[in-house]
Amino acid sequence: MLSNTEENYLKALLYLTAEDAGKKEAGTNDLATHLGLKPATVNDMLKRLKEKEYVSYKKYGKISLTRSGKDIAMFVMRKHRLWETFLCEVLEFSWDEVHEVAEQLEHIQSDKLTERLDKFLNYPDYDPHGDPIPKSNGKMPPRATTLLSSVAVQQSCTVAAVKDTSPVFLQYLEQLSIGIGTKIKVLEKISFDGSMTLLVEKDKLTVSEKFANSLLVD
Amino acid sequence: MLSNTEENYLKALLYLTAEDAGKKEAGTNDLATHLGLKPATVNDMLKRLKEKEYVSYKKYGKISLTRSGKDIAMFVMRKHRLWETFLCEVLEFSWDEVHEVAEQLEHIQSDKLTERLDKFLNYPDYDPHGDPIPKSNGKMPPRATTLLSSVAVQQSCTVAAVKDTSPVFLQYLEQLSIGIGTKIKVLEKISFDGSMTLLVEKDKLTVSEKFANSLLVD
DNA sequence: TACTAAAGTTAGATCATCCTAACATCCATC
DNA sequence: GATGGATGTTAGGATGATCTAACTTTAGTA
Ligand SMILES: [Mn+2]
Ligand SMILES: [Mn+2]
Ligand SMILES: [Mn+2]
Ligand SMILES: [Mn+2]
Repeated sequence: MLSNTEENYLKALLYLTAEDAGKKEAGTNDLATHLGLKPATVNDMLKRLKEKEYVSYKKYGKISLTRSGKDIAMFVMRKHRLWETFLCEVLEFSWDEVHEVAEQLEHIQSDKLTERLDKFLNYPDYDPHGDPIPKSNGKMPPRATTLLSSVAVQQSCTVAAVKDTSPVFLQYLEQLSIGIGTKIKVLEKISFDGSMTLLVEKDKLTVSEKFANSLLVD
Repeated sequence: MLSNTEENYLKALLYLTAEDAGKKEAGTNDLATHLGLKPATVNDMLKRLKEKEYVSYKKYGKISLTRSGKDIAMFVMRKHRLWETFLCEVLEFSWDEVHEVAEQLEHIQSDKLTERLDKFLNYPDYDPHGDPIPKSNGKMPPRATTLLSSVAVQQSCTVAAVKDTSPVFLQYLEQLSIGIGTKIKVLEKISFDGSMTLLVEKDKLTVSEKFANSLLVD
C-alpha cells in the first residue's frame, strides 16, 4: 500500500514524462519544482521508489516509471479525473474548483468505490477539463491534440480540452461562455502578435496567442 | 489543519466519552485499545492535542474534549456518516462495506464538498446504521434508545438502528431480511437465556439475548 | 579541451507517528 | 493504612517525509 506522498511522486512522473506533452525524461529538479519540494527531498524519495521498483534510473541520470509504477500512476489519475467529473456533474462544482478536492479524493483506497463511481457517472471518457479518463483496463480515450492557435482562418472547431487548468484561466473561459463543446469559428489571425478574432455563439471576441495556445479543439 | 491521525484521536474520544453510551470518561488505555495503538503512543499524542487545546486532562487523570475538540470530532463524524449514506444510497454498497471506506473519506477537507453532499443526499437525518448525522449547525437528530431486548411480549416495534456495526452482525441481519425500518413483533421471551421469538414479515424466528441487545427500535 | 553553471547527491537536522522497556502513580482490596 | 495490579508516563529508538548546507557530477560554452 503506497502512501499518498508516494502516489503523488508517481503521478508527477507520469505527467512529466507523458509522451503527448513535450518532455519524455524527468530529472530530480523537474520533480522538485512540480511537487513544490527541494531536490534533496526528491532524491531521498526516489531511492525508496527505486528500491520498491516503481521507478528506474542511474545515478545522475534521468528517471522513468517502471511498468508497475506507471500502472499505479495511471490508476491515481483515473481516480482523480473520475472524482473531478463527479464533483462537476453531480455536486455542481465549477470546473475551476474541482482540482484541489480531487487531489485528496484520488488517494482513497477502494477499488469497489472507483468502479461504482465510474458506473454511476456512466463511464465517462473525459473529465471536466477534457482530459481523457483511463479505463479500468488501463486504456485511454484519445486526447485532442489540435491547438486553437493552429486552426486556419474561416475554419470552425469545437473546444475539446483545456491545456491550462489554472483557476484564473478557467474562470476567464467561464466569463466568455466558453466550455468543453463550445463551437468556435476563427475569423482572423493577427500576425503581429499571434492574437485571433473568434466567433463564439454569435459573439465576436479577440484573444491572445497565449489564450489560443491553451485551448485544444477537434 | 489537523492531520488524519489527530482527527481520529478526537473522533475516538468523542465515541468513548459519548453520554448516550455508558462511559463518560476516557483514559489513555481506553484510547489505545480503541485505536489499536500502544498507551505510550497515545500519551505522546495527547500532549500535542492538549498543547493545541483540543483535549484537557491532568496528569494521570481522565481525558475530555474541549469545546473546539468536540466541534472538530462532530464534524468528522458528520462527514463519516454522510459518506456512508452516499455509499449505500447512491453507489449501492451494502451496509457492512461502507465503514472502512468512510474511515478514509471522512478526512477529506472541503466544507463545500460536505455541504453539497448533504444537499445531494437530501439532508439525511440518519446513516445506514441508524446513527444520527450531525447537522451543519452542530445539532443532532435524536438517537433511538430502546433495545429490542426491552420490548414487551406482544408489542410491535420498528428497527431504528444497530448498536453493533460489525460486518458479521450486519450480514446476519441482511440474511434475516432485517434492516432499518423493518417491523418486528415480539412473540415470546425465554427467561432461561434471554432469547426471544420474533415475527418479522410473517416469518417466525428466534434470536439470542446478544442479538436482542444489539438492535435499537422505536 | 578546460571551466563553470546547472543538476544531482550526501550529510545532518527536524517533526510526526509509532514502538519497547522501564518507571511512576493510583486505587481497590485486604 | 499497606500493597499489588491496573493505569499512565518517560526514555530512547525507528521510520517517513521534509529541510539546509555542502559536496559531486554532468554538460554546455568559451
Ligand atoms: Mn485536476
Ligand atoms: Mn482535470
Ligand atoms: Mn462507520
Ligand atoms: Mn454508520
